[in-house]
Amino acid sequence: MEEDVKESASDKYSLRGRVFSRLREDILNGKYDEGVELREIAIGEELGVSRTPVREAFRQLELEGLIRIIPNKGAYVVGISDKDVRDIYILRSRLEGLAARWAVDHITNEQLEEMEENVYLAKFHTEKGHLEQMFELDNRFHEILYEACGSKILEHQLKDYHQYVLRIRKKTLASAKRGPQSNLEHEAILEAIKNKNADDAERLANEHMINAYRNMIDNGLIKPD
Amino acid sequence: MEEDVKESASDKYSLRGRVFSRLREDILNGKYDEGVELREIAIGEELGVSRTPVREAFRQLELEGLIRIIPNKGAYVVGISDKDVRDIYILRSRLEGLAARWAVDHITNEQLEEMEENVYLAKFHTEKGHLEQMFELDNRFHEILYEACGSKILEHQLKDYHQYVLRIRKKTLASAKRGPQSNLEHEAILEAIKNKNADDAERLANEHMINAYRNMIDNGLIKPD
DNA sequence: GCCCGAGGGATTGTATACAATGATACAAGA
DNA sequence: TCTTGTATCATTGTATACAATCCCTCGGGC
Repeated sequence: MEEDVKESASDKYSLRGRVFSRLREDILNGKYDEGVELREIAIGEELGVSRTPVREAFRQLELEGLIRIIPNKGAYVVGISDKDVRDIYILRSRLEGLAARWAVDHITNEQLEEMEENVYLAKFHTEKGHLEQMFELDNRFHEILYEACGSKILEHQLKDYHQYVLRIRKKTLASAKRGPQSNLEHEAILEAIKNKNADDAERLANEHMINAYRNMIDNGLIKPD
Repeated sequence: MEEDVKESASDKYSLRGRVFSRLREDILNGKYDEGVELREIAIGEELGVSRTPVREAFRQLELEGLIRIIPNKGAYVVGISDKDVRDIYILRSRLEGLAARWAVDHITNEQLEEMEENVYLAKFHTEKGHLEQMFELDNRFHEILYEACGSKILEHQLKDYHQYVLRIRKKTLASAKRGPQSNLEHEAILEAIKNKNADDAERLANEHMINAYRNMIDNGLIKPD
């Protein structure tokens, strides 16, 4: 299930692209703990490449905020604090509704169909308790929404945040019984978009975010402020 | 006036850091038109460095969305469309208010003092018609606000957007008589923060963004939707 | 014992050499 | 004329060599 949630504009098949994707994945999945120093040579050897592509990947990771590079010293993994997660959920609750509102006017038939299929399938996998599939479908539902909003800027932004909280989100789905409720909320958002009801779509998407956030706190996945 | 508006975590004094800052500046200032191809060697020669730091700078610029790298082909300057600007201002109007709200609780005395000095100085330079200084002070005012909000995530986000619309913003200040009005709005935001009035701070910062946006449209700097 | 500075090793920063890829021009054939 | 294949060149992708910097240790001096 480790495919890229957010595809990069960079070449997926260049060495640098592979290093970049791989490192990001590893960091988000918690392979490297916060504060760990990443050495160019070590990473390069592990992936079978020289320092050059590793260095370029580092620069990108730094800009994504996943590592911090101290000049002439080293690259250190930046952790995601509870505060970061809280902040992101608050921002998402403000922006996700906007995306849903805009999607009402910009969603294509293909996207609508994929969303319907997504909701339908999610119900199935939730009943069966297939956690991985639930996680993937949930990811994809939000991605479709982002892609359907008709704004490259907003899409990019929300995908970024989405990616960023991947780690904690995985825990959420695994540990909680939120699956069924989340599915219902997705379905309601989908209905609002289908009915071209922008106000409902925005409100529901908004609430969906807030509920997800509350759920994380209730399950002790992050500490409340 | 060409100092960095947004300082990078990277070394300002490394060759790569210099190439990065310089290129970003040049792109935002319109030295390179949309679609122009940037060649590693040419840029390197122009700045007196080899391809290595140039390449690393390219990777960063791509992630900032300022250039687009097509693998094995080249790096091309990405333009900012009117739609991008519109989208950004809408997002900013949603987020800038949040930053002001949070700043009420998190701003430090130093930041408050710098803001007061900023507002005071801005009045002076506006009366004198010093466009460059007005521009810098306006930039800085918003930066202080972002830094004062107490959220690295939101700060990073807003600085990104801020940076992104630099080009058009420079035109705005130069062409319009919005200076005095903008100063008044800054002052009102500052007052609200000083008085710990979060609701006012949010509303005023919000309106400030919307006014700036309207002003751009009224002056024909971007086309309305 | 404590401070300070020199030295050496490890790591990053930069330049350059080489490989791979893509663009272009031009010629042969239909 | 148009298409297509090929050779060549420009440019990017990667590896490696060298320079600069940092960190840590180990003595010397007090």
